[in-house]
Amino acid sequence: MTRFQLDITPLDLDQTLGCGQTFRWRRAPDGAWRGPLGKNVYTIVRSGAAHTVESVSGGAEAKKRLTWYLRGADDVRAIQRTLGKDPVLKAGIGRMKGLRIVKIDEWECLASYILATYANIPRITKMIDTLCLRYGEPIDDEFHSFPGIETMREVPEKELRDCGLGYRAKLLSGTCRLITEDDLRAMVRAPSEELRSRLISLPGVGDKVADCVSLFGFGRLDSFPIDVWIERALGRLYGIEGSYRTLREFAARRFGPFAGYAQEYLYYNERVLARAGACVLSHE
DNA sequence: GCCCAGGAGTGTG
DNA sequence: CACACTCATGGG
Repeated sequence: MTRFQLDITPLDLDQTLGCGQTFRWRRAPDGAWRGPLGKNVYTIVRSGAAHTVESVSGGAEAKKRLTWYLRGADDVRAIQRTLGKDPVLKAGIGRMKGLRIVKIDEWECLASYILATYANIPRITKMIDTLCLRYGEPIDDEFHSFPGIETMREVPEKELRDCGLGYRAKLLSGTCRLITEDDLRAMVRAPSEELRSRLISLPGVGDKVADCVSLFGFGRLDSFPIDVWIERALGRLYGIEGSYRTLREFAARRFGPFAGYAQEYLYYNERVLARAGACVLSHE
């Protein structure tokens, strides 16, 4: 057992871990968050502005790993000042100040977002849980690790279908046969356009999944994934509609190198706050 | 039962 | 380039 303090500000765990970027963290009734990273499980408890973390192992590396995951080096305040020049975002950014983009493992992110096509978040969570339970290694009594690409490659497509993946079984199966850990390592260094075209060449990866994986898996903060919620938000707040390319180019012009953060603010507003009747973004 | 989901792939105009 | 259709299924 390792225990340490997390020094990352601003940070709101509900906004960061519960907004649909990542599917493996669980919120306890008391507000503590538990989740697996690699072959370790972390429990994060907030007390005032501080965060106390317990991990089942890892020593000094554990803190580095979690800080990397939460992108502790991002100057989120500066990003918010920049994006706040946009009057539409400015109004609501104050209620999403602790939302951070996370840095998910490349393979876990790729596989997760292939599964995320045309499914809602509870179902995505369930599919991933099932895969981890059946093919990952147990870490503690609650979590199994995310199964590696070589492990998944050996699983028959039909068996994946029995995990409740539906037509996604074929896509995930195809992707893990077309790519290796070495490929992914090389893609970490690739320019964004090359990364995007490599991702999009994989089965189950189109525009939207490629942008999600670039953003959350490869840390490209200028990526701007457009799903039905973002499409709605862009229409409602900016009066713009059109093809994926049209919307993506609009976002690049409007939000620049931190479009990914803008996307998360729009998404959180549209999905979480709107459902709670607390929409904060509006046009002018 | 109905609706929809952090869409992709394929074919057609 | 745009649109139309299919894919397979469970959560709300």
